[in-house]
Amino acid sequence: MSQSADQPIVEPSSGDVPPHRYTPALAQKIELAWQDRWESAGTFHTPNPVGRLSEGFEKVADRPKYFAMDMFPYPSGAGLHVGHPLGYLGTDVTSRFRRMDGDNVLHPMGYDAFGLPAEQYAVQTGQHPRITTEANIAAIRAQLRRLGVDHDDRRSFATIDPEYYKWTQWIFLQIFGSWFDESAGKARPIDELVAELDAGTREPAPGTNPSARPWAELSGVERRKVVDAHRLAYLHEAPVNWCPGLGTVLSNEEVTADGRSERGNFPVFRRPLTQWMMRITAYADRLLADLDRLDWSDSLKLMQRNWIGRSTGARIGFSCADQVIEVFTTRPDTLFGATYMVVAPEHPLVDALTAAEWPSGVDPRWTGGAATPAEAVSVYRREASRRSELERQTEGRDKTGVWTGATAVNPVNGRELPVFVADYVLMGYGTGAIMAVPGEDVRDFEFADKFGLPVIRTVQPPEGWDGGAWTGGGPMINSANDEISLDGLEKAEAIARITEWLVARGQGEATTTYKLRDWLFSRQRYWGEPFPIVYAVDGEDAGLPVAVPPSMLPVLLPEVDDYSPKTFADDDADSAPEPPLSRATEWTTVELDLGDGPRKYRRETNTMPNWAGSCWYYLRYLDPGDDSQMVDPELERYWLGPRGEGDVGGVDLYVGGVEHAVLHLLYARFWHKVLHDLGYVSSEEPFRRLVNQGYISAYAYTDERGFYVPAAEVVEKDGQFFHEGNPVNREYGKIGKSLKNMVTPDEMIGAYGADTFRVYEMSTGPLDQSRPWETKAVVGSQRLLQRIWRVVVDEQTGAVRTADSEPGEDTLRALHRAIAGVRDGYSTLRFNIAIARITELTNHLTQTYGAESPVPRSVAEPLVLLVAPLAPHIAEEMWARLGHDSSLAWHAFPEAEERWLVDDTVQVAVQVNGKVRSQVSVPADADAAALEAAARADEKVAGYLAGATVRRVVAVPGRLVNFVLG
RNA sequence: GCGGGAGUGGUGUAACGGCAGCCACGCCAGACUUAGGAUCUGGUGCCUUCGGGCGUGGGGGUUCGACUCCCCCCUCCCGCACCA
Repeated sequence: MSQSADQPIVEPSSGDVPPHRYTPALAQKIELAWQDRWESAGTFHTPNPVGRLSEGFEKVADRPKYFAMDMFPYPSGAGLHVGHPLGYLGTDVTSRFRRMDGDNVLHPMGYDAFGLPAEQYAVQTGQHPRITTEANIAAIRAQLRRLGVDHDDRRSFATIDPEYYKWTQWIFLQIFGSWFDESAGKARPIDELVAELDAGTREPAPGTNPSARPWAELSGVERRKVVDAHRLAYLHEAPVNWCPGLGTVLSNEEVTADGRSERGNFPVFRRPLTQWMMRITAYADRLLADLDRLDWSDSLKLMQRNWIGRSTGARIGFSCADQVIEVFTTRPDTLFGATYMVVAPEHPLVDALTAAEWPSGVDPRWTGGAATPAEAVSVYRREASRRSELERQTEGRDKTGVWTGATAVNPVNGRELPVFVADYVLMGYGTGAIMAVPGEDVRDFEFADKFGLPVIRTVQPPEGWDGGAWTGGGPMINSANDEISLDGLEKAEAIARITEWLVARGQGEATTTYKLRDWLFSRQRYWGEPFPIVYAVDGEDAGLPVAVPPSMLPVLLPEVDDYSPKTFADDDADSAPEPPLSRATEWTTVELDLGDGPRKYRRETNTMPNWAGSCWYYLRYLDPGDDSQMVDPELERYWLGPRGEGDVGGVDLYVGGVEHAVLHLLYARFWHKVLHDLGYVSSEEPFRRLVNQGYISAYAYTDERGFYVPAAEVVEKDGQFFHEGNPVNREYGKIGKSLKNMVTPDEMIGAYGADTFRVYEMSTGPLDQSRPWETKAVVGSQRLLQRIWRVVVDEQTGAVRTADSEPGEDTLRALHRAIAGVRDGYSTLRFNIAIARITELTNHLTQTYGAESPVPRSVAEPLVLLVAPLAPHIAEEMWARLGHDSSLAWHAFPEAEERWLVDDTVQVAVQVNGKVRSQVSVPADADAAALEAAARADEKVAGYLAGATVRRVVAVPGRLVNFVLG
């Protein structure tokens, strides 16, 4: 790292360098010229089969389609560093290769522009977030253009464009306007539900009709509420993640494991609030099952599987006074071992369960030192809600809890089970209540141990098990009553038998539960999509949500004076959200005629979360200017439709960071499935193939005091690192300002040109692999391009120096081997392989023809085409100088001829006892016997074989001979 | 703790179960040079008594043959984390 990153390479004076050498200065000139030409010629305009972007389609009608896409960037003010373009270049090389190889390629780019950083900047400066955001977009757009990417710029948009978020709102209305039909396993329009309820062919789903009176007897408002409770987008009062420091609520996915906000790292508290939710849980099974049909990495699929968290087991009801506590367990087989119960602090039955007073002789450990159960429970609940997850962690997993004073009954044996409140049971999973089986559950054992509760083993632990919960297998014990015995059974059989018994008695049922929760969809922010929802101000239906009709979209984000949500002290758990839009009083109150005459309405003042815009942007690329529909179904079928029976369809290559493994990718899949169910898209999944590009990290250096010093100023000497003469420590981490190791593509383009930068980034490893950035290694890519340039162009005159001569056979072999290897590298996203094969061919040509004799045109031209996807500007320039007057972007990619991939004679290794001892040259088609004969004839081999017994000979034609001696 | 991925020269990496290290950076030497962070050519895994020996995190196994397949262990990275 001795070379400074931001210090430009000193240009040698012109007298010393041949005038037409491929220098950084020449690269700049070539690149800017070709970027202008591509733009003015519309080289990368991709024709649609129909509609306003269909011009020129007849020329590509017979081509297969290929849709390559990047996760679009959030336009932050910092711009791009050298890590960002890795994925963009990966899709760019791929799309350029596929286009040359005969596909109709769609490679668009857009901007994910709603969100917190722009809003926070706006809060600080008072400048409208749109202004900063659009400036940032312009800056990144310029950076991308300078990299030479082949995006179809007519298809670019930002999620903040009203013409775009109009359709985000429209999709929200579709989701709001539908329900999940469990029997059909899919979403259907809500009108069909109403019709079925009216006709009496369907009953309201469980839990949607609190009055429990028949549909026919319900009032209009009651019916509205029943219907609203079915919707896929619904208002719900539930404990949410309230972040006072940000002044907004967050989805589960946005809260870190230690209970803080992913953005800003503020404490997050659980508190009940009425918020918009999306019923993603209805799709849990399909989201899970369809992972098997996707070409994604196993690790990514696993992350989604774990997030969905499906587990099968049983729901069991335990009587407790006049209540029933429902629990979920994956181990109903251990029911005989239940010795107490636990409900989560937020469990709705807690108050009803809590007894009036402690019985005499209550164990002091159970009371939390309180005089009454009510006091104990209330103190414990308050503490639990205030305790951040971080505190829970630092306190270890020490079990805490108090007894409610209540006792439930184990249905298998009538045993009395004290019911505790404890925060190791989470309201968000299962039913928020458990039966505790300390004999077979580690957590229950810890709690039982601390609170002096009995342990009953129901699975025989192995010999010598020294206590604690036994969670492994073994025969059941202690598990019999008058009606049923599980003793001696193994787990699976025991689960089946006890579940059957519970079902027969109406005390339980087999069930499946998920970790996945419904998606919290409200944010108390300014810089997001307004909801297309209003609430009547007066009348008996006041406060019920009403859809703004599609004809009134978009609901424009109003101008406000103050963009900030009301934020609170970090730890003010009792604060309540106040969205910025609630202060835009002229906007919030409207008079609308929504079918029953003009009425006064109040607008929804929450906005949608940042993920909304990124849930469907791939659909909008197909024609962002279509004002009449979200997406033309014919375009969707062409670009995303299934390729055949059983295919899920979707984007052919989607490249982005693994940080979106569960958030964006799960939400987008969910929306897509809803749109599929409602008939708007033919594909079942948005992203057929997904690749997570690796990260680029860089070295960073700290001085003796531990402060970071600018990495660019550090010099290496004999393996030690120094900054201004002082020794520094080397670390390895993220590129960025904080580690003072920022390197931008602009600096690299300035020093070497975009093509060199592209080749370097692609040469450091397969796309999905993380790698270190090393500025000093970039020069190697520059040299490669220089050598290729020299194959085609005379450095002294600038004239083409190829000849119409015939290449020799060894050159043809080198060429076709390179073609085959480069194709393989491009099609498997191992661009480093492609570059190595190009380098080999270039080295071969340099050595074969030297500086004097011209390289045959029939070899130089394919070489230029091979390089084109990686280094398109220099390739176009050479192509043009070779006399072609149209862009090579659409020229056919070279194909390897089989006959040049095989040699007439091959070098075959000869092993003796598995060790290579010699080489023999044999005809490529020599059989095993010929191979052996040739090997035996070899002098060195003969020496090894002399006087030894050959026990066995392994001869693999074309590969090797192995003599196994006795 | 559970789950996943990865360990190959000084560095980034490459090798259908078949000659380990392609290609590049760096380094060394040479050419051209007043000069070289330019360019070109050659060399470069380690050890060596120059015969050869040893080498893909460690240890076993399968095989004529293992970076590759199987078992155990170590290290690093990532994800989840009281999920009943």
